[in-house]
Amino acid sequence: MPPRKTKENAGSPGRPATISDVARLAGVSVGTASKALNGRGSLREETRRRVRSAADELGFQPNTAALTLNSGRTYTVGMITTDTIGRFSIPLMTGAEDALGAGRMSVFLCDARDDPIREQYYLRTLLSRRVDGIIVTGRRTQARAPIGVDLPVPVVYAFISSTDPDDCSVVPDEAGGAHKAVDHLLALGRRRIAHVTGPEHHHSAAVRASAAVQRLAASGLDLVGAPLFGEWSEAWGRQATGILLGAAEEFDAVFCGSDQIARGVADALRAAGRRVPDDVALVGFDNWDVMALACQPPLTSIDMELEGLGRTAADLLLAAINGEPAPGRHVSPCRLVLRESTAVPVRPVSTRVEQL
Amino acid sequence: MPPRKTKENAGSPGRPATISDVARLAGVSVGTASKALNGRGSLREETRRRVRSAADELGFQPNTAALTLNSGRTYTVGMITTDTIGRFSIPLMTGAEDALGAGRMSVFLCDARDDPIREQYYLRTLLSRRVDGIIVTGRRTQARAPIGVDLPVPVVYAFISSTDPDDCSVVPDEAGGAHKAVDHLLALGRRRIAHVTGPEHHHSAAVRASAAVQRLAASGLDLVGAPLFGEWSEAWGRQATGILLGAAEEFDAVFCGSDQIARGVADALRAAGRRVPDDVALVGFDNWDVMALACQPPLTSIDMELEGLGRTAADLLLAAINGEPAPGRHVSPCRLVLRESTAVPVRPVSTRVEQL
DNA sequence: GAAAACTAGGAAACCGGTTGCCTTGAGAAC
DNA sequence: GTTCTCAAGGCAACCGGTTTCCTAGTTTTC
Repeated sequence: MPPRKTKENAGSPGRPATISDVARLAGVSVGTASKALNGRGSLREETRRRVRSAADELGFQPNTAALTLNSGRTYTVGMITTDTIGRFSIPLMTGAEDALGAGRMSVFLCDARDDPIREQYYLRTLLSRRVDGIIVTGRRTQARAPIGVDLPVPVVYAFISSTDPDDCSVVPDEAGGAHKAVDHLLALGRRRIAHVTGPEHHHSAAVRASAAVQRLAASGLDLVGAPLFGEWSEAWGRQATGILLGAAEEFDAVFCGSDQIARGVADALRAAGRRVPDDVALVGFDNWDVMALACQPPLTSIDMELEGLGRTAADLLLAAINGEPAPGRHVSPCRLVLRESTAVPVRPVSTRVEQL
Repeated sequence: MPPRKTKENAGSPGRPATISDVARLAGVSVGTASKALNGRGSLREETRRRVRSAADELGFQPNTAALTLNSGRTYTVGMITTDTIGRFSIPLMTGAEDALGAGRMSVFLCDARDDPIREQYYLRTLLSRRVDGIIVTGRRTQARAPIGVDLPVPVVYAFISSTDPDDCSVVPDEAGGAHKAVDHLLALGRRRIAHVTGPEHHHSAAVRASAAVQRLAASGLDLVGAPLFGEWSEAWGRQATGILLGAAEEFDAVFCGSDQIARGVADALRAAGRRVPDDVALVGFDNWDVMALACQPPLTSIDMELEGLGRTAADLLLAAINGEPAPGRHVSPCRLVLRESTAVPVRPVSTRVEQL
């Protein structure tokens, strides 16, 4: 049985067809073939048709390397994840890829795994491949040193930001997200709000905590106790709940620094006989579906809209590539996602009386 | 303040240095410069040094497009995720990138999002870019139609497999994993094992369930009830536990089709007053750290070793690129990861008596 | 019927490297 | 002193396209 021939490889099965093959088949010169396929030059319509059908027959696809060589553009961007590819990087990448794919650009993926040497290696690789631009991303929102100085291509930092204020960074408004969480709890009538979050030295934990404290202060309120800094785990959420329950002060809401922590809190509250949201309302952060939906009850959470962030980053990169850079930090808002963990407002009237 | 000059752009800040720039600076011809940098030809050592230092000074990095054009190789592979990039794709990508990076190859990432049109679009893009090979992956292990016929470059399917047995696929041994889970429970003395898993039409659910049934049969045992097919969620795990508890038959172990299901089972068992593992031992599948570690108690699980799978796929692809294809399905073993949900063997003696 | 104008398409340079072949000059052999 | 040999490095073709410039042939115009 002879090998099936498809349009993809109708010519020689081994190497892909070149424009010379097309020109020969159509009986024209290479230059003419090029013009015919790109709608340039002045050619008879019949000639164009002949060339086009020859190209179809051979499954001709122009060699991108050749195009790159004389246009100087690769229609390729590099994406360097400074940490490991993870839960946060995925939606970022998806969003970026979305925006770039629409502009027919491809994405080179590089996972630097928190290793500065790998990072520089990848940077060199990308520059050697003459990418049109680079997106730098990571697992943490904390600002980092620029990946390079005076690079020949534009760079956009997404999620993570650069310490150089002249670099272009796109970051989620974590403080704004914390404000929304607190505002929501206040609107529900809760006044005794506790905060459980990740490690104090972690940028996101610090930002979210201080934003929460500040927002409460603006309403003349204090957090119940100090923010409980720990780790980003369910176990810590459970443990912290024990601390809260053991303390003298009562609380009617917990704002958590992550959905995982919130879930630990929910489990521990239930085990202690407290009802969510009736006795204690609960708000998480990240809106990680797997956690927020499986939580009992499903978790109200703050969504950083990472996919949109990735798209924005890609759009800014495309703009910079086209000569319209937009330097500086671009802050993009978070969104409050309502679910049952805050669904039932508790005795709003009596709460208001309590306040008076 | 003049712009800082770094090695990266010591020449003209705009366009990167070419080999002509290097040759001019070193006072030699372009060909000679090339030979000097690549250790070819016969040149005086002093000349080589001069060229090399000129290249250093200009931060010269050869233009990959030019290299591609005359070597025919791009040192690039495409990676098409047929589904969305997700939890399973990440370790696969990491592993693949690891193996490829060692061979100085870069990875083009394409997310086809379960859309056949996007898939074919990406395939064309990759072929037009003359990638040296393609890795196809996805969220499900079920075999899928080949992504293309008689493609000019080698293709390896990872995790997912191709329906064409002549294609090269690397898949986890899910049946073997289920065997390990059952064997482990049997070794602990459990004899009344139930199975809760995902949708019946889902390949992984079907394979794992029938492997479990078969392994029990080999020991002369039956599953407690029929496999409970549902969905891949904690909620289903909880619901299924209700069904098990309501049934007449007792059970002392549950093998779950995923860690999420297992976690739901664990929560529901605890709520019903059954102790894990004392009363009921629990084994999950996937070894998803976030679920398995946060579970109370931490979950024994089957790890498909996806990162290794990705590495293997990449290695097979590299071999195929180098002219040594290894067609067929390559099955790679799963690993049992022990944690507390099966830690305590229950009265092995009495169980044995019971069996007699 | 001859000059002008226009059209269709070919030839060749170019992008940035690599490589085979050829030239040049110096030292060795006679 | 002349020829031979060999080392060092320049020249040019080539990879696969695009684009500019030019030529040949046809049509228009007077």
